[in-house]
Amino acid sequence: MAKNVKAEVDLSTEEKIKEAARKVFTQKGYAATRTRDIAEEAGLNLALLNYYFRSKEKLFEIIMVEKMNQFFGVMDPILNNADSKLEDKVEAIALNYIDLLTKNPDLPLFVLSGIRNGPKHLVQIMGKADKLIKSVLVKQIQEKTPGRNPMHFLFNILGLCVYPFIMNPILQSMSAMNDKTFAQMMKERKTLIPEWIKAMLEVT
Amino acid sequence: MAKNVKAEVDLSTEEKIKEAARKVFTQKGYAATRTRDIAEEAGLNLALLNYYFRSKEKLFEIIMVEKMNQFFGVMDPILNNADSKLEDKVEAIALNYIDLLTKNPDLPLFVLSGIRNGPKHLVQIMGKADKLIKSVLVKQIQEKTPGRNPMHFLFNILGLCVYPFIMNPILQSMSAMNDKTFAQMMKERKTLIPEWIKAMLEVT
DNA sequence: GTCATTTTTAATCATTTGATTAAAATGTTT
DNA sequence: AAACATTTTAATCAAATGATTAAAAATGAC
Repeated sequence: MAKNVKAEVDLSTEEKIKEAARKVFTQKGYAATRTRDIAEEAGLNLALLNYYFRSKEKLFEIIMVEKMNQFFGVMDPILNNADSKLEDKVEAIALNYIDLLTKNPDLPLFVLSGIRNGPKHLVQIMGKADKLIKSVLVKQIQEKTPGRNPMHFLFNILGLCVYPFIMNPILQSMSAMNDKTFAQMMKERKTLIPEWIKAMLEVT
Repeated sequence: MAKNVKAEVDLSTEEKIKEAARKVFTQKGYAATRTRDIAEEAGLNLALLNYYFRSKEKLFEIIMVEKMNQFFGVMDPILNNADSKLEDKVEAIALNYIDLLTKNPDLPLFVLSGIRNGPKHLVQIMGKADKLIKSVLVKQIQEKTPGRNPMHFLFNILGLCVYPFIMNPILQSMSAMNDKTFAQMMKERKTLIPEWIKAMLEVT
């Protein structure tokens, strides 16, 4: 029973590992991460990884599911709000996404490339698709742009919010951008993107 | 001299390796790729990789530079055309990018995540930044949206073109999209994106 | 305090992986 | 064909890496 008690009072060791795994995995990806990196980052013995989690793969899957929910979960509370208008939803999405990514710049690349590298994990996320497709948001998009695949809109809002964060590291390495101006631009985009999207929705 | 003669008449072995490396590296990334994968894909002996290229790292750098030029080079012929209007440039960029990415769906993720994983390679690309910043295109953007960082525009056009390709694999695995409709959407986007960008440029 | 359970450590395995080497095969030059 | 250079192969190395094990230490129960 010591385990349970420990888990309540001090969730350290297990959580330390997860914390370290989050950091290293998101920074370097699955394949480039060595279990020793995680152990060192956590300041713990290597064998503890296999004691608490069965393998590198299992540990990765836990982190990946966490991160996918973080990444795709941004829209969840907004999707089915029947009271808010489309424009308000756009504003909320842009705000939430930019805030999230400002705090977790590595998130998009980790999640989006996690598919091709790391092992499968998909199952848990499958539900998300239906939830999205049948949402109030999608209905509102279809009212606004009938005859157009509403996924266009999804690509647009996510592209405008997320892509800069994916691009940023490269621009920095090319000295075409610095942290300060990037942060400033992202702040501006919180209000610009809703205006842009609004304008795009008026297009034929 | 046999090398030169061979290189002229039949650039097979060396080129076979590069071809295989292109395929495997872009599919799996640097860390997840084993030199044996490349050798097998090329149908060649493992030692030949180290004979023709010094190391996995060197080989990777060659492919990465190639791919970065491919990815960022799309805009090169358009950037400094003083005769074409901004709108025409946007149309050309959208067209070129979507065509390129349709043929090379793995390109964005490889290039954009190549920074964090693979070794450094940057130097060769540094010039690109200046070239872009001092381009006719950027001047035209600044005329159209004075007082706004022209990089916003860059993020927008690239985000709208590239992001769907980054997102696609995940959507497919969530059964939220299939190849056919994706291809159709990308075709639509060739004309939609220029219209959207035009509308966005009119925003305050 | 003693016992049983849980947690941690140090040492070690077995495999994988990038790289090398020496020799064989192939091609070129004279 | 003889001598030389290039290319290819098979075998092997050394280091890295994920995982395991057995013992020690810590913790909680009684």
